[in-house]
Amino acid sequence: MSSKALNEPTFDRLLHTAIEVFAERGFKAATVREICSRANVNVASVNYYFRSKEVLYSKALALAIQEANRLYPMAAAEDKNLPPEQRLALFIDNFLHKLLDDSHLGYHSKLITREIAEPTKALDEIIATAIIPQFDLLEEIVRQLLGSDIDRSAVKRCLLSILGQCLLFKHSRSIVERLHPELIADENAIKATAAHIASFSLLALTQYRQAAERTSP
Amino acid sequence: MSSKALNEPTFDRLLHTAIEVFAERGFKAATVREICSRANVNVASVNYYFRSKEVLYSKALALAIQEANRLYPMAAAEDKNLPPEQRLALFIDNFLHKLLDDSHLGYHSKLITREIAEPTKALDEIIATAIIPQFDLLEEIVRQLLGSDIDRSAVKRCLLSILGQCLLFKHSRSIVERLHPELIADENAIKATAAHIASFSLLALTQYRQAAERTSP
DNA sequence: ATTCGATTTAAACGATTGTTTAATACATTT
DNA sequence: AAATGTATTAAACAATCGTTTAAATCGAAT
Repeated sequence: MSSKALNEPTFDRLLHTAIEVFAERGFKAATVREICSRANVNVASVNYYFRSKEVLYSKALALAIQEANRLYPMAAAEDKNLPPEQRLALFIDNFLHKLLDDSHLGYHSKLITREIAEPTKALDEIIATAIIPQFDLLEEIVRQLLGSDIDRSAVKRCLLSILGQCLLFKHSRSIVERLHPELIADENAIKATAAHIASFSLLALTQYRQAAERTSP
Repeated sequence: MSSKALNEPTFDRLLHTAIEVFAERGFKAATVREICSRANVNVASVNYYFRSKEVLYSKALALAIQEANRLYPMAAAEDKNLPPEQRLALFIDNFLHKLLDDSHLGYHSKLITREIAEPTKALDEIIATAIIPQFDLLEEIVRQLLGSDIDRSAVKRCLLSILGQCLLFKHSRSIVERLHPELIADENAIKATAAHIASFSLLALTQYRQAAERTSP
């Protein structure tokens, strides 16, 4: 995954390559020289088009968010006509693919989750543009599954329980790949893993609801 | 959290400070000069006691694992006389505290989870010394809850579902702190969060078992 | 006291970092 | 064809990195 084609303008090659390198190495460890070398561009170009390495990082991060939302829209899970059980499964499947897909989007979500794990000044934009919309959608689905008389903090906790199951495969991917590589080996494996998370969560949520309704009917 | 007392030997001050700085900045971004400055030690000491920055890192990582296991033993959850439901709750509570405790152990588990997220050559030691024992203990508990006639891959998936719910609070702590800070605000909040994860997981596991026994009684 | 090994120190090493410079090449307009 | 503004280049910049050196300092044994 080195050296970009030259048919793309310098400015764009720089941005796309920056997403890759920053995602692989992190802000500090990534070097302007490696980015430029991979992009087949002179070192001075970074400071010509962007003012500094830092500006390049924030622009690359913004582009990564934008492309991630464009390439993996949550369309299916947003359909309010579907039963909430199915919407939950669709959301999880889509989210997990977004996290694990190496071929198209690997670098984008890698850069985003890296920024979350090690926030820079650019974190606020990630939260507003990439996190909150997903939170809101999942919250709507979970609220339907839990019923309307559940207090908000319980909904929030269940949200995080679901998201945590997905995010583990991103943040602890190195562990999963060594101890249970078959869970994310290929497309079908990812689908099966997503299906497990959906059914695991659904079992908990429906029981959660029944337990709550038993205490205050 | 700067400048160490001088009553401790140079060698130890270097190691403990290295855990802090490597945890905060990562291997590449951390500088031996900052480590030495905080430890009140000459720059050359790193190469005198350890041969290089890289060796210092691996030694610091090993010490972090050792101290994490010593300060937060899993003793309670290991008691096989307790009912598995209680052991599960104890395990999760202990694990979550280990991840979120800033006062004593913050740097230790931060360094460990950082190594997982961005593996260096030292990852193998982490897996063998810190991960596998926890996996094995949790697996034993989950297996009891699921019954003996569940296939192994299902057990593994449930393991990861539980661990993922806990690890989210470490890897996406920046998000949780901005969107739902009340969930990890203090000791009691962490206990409540751990209790939620335990009950959420237990609901899923018991239903999981019943569903499996229904299909193959 | 003197010797001797272990420790600490200030200074410098070469390599690499982000950034800047000033000259060159290119494309478009006059 | 000359002029003009943009884009690209090689080279150098100062700062910082990990590491090394060689001298200074310390502590205990002789």
